[in-house]
Amino acid sequence: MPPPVTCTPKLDTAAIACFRATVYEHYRRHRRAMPWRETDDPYRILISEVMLQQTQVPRVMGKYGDFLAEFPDVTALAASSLARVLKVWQGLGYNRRAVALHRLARELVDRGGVIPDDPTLLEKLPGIGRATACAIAAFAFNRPVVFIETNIRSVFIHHFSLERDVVADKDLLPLVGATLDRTNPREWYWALMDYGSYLKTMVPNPSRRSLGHRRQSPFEGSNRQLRGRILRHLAIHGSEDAACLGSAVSGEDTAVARAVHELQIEGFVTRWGGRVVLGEGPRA
DNA sequence: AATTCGGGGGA
DNA sequence: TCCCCAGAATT
Repeated sequence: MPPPVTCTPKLDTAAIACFRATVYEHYRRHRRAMPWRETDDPYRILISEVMLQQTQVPRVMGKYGDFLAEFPDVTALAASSLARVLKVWQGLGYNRRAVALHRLARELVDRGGVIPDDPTLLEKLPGIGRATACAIAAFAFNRPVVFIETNIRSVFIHHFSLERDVVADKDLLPLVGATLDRTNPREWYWALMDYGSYLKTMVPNPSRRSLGHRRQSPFEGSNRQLRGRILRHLAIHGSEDAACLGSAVSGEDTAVARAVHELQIEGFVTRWGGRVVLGEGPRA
């Protein structure tokens, strides 16, 4: 058991080889099978990466096929109504991802429907941040990008025994770059993520030692929960009389009215007469 | 730098 | 109960 490291190590070639062997050996034996690993269609990989934001793999597995059956390509997604996208999205959580994805599809189609392979360009798209942009670049285009998400973070903190509360992502990135298998970034990042996911089942979540780690506020009784209920109700009924929505979702009228107003500003719903309508509502 | 945003399953 | 998940956008 080596002593804890309090500053990020410099890696020699032997340490890099050892690390890669550990990661690839786990991958050889315990790689996870996922439908988005069976395709090189950038659209399908983009959809998977957005769905996987803060969402566990098994949950995405249950929705991925349904979503692609409805929206098989970027043109179909752009042509759909937002209401339909929100309905299919129901249950995945973080519904604003569905709004962003719908906008993204329409922006791309306006530019010819081509998904860029450059992370800098990908990051300009709605709902695509640094991690998702790089993941798409790696998995769809096999580009040797250097990035961090929660599984990758866990692997480096654990393997190099980095000490609590001193590990920032900016200090981890050089390690990610130094160890990256540039001959096959796609496979390497699959392996890295599978190993990180596995580690969390064996030891307390190493990412908890990260400088940026925060615990999230309770969901029960939260505004998030109320928003979720409203959108679920509208996904089922399509629209609802504004005066009836409070009782329909069993929430306080003032809180519901405030939440609906926020949802309207954020582009989830439209007011139409006295009704709240899911999506863009009737076109003028 | 700190918050908000969903929903569910596992320990 | 507590945990956090292939994070992004806003303040």
